Amino acid sequence: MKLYNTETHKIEEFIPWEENTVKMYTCGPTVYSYAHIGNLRTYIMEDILEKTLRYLGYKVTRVMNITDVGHLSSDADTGEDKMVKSAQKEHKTVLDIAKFYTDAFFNDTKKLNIKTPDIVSPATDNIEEYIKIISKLLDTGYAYSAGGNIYFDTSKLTNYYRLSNHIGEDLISGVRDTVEEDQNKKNKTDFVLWFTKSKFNDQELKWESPFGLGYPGWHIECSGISLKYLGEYLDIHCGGVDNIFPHHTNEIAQSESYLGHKWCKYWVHGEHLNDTEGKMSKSKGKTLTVSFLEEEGYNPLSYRFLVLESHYRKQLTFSFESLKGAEKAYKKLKNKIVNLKEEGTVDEKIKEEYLTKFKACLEDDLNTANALTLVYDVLKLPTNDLTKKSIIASFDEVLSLDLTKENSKEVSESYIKEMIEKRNIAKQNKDFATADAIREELLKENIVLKDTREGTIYEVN
RNA sequence: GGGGCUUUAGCCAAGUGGUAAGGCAUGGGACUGCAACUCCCCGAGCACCAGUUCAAAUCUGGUAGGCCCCUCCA
Repeated sequence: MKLYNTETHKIEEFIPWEENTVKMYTCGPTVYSYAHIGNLRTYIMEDILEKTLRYLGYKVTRVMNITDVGHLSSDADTGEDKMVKSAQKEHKTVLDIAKFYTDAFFNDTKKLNIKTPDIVSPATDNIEEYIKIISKLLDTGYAYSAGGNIYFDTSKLTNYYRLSNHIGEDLISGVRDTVEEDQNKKNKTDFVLWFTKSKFNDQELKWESPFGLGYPGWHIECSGISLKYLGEYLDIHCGGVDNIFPHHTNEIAQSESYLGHKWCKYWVHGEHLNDTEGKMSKSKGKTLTVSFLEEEGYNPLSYRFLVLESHYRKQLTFSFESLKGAEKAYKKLKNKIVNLKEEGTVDEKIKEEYLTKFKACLEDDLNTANALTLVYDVLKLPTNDLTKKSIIASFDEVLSLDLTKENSKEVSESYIKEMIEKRNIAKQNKDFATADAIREELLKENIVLKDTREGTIYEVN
């Protein structure tokens, strides 16, 4: 398959380190508040990538971290820890906060049919791994101690910027005025591996280490967890584009300095979901969450549909107009598929042909928009319903839109039949008020009546 | 100040040199007690300018707009 690799800045043929095996690491959430739908866009992309690889026959192991410590609001030794801040605000312990928002996160991903990675590991579970890496980096001179903290020395590397294509001299330190410069650093891009400074006394979680009582920096956790669970050779590392610099840049720096050889082959980044004002952000105040979409009456899968309609490397501007369009399109599409009859035998030749086309779309740097269009093409095929359904069910292993799954209804089949019968009698008697009342009644239970030439049928909305 | 991305009908979009997929919405029609559903029909020449080419939405240069990154973020 072909994938865009941020590191080489071009689309490449995907060839894993080991044949037919993929080791995949995806940066997880910092669990200090709810994920917004922009965050979730990246997880949808990663889900599609993982499922595509499996669909193509690769053996995939996917790992994701949960950031529950060390993520400061700045990369200098200033700034508040996001977790601590949130805990103080809600009068809870850091671990309570982490548990609460981790659960909320997986609740959201479940609603979006995002598969939970094979291994999910919180940053706080892997402290010994970070200590091991930092110790070696100190021994080999890639790290230094200053002002009580351990820093990575970025001047030891010749191609530190290769991921982002930045030019060191052109970087403006503190382009955001909220960022303070850390005087302990030898170079402006150096970053903290381990904190011990007394000014972080309010940090709840601290661990003993050869460098003193303290806690790890943000970047080291992903390297540590990835190396621990996926070994020295990683195939794919994913995340949002905002992680390219500095997070992933720093991961490469510390991991490869530690290992002494190339670490990750492919870097895959998801573009942002913007709102009409620009980038969505947890720190900007308003947060569009999955629960909010539900409160507004939208099916979370309509959002997944919307995301799949566009390409993961293209910025997407969110609006309720486009979500509404996606919801409508999604419902119509699903209804058509669910109403396909289970008759005939599957035409394996046609099925094979379309599965091949489907794979070709995904192999083309995850062209989900074209993959979705194929669903429409299949519905128009001059073949029997069962074949169509069978093909689409296969597509849905990757798309995960519940395309062939009927909505469950709260009321019984016999009750609906009875109501339809009553309504038909009312209609015959020209008692349209009663007929409409029955229709309304059923609509409350999400049962939509449809009068066709063959009689009245219903759908579960 | 530096770097990158992007611009296709009302909206979401595909397209990577050979004459503009698909979906949603709108409008028209069939159906209907009304409606919904369903079915049929209908829309752009690809931000702009200048090049390259037999041929450009697709390549090159420039102009304009939008967005992002340069230590909060997916």
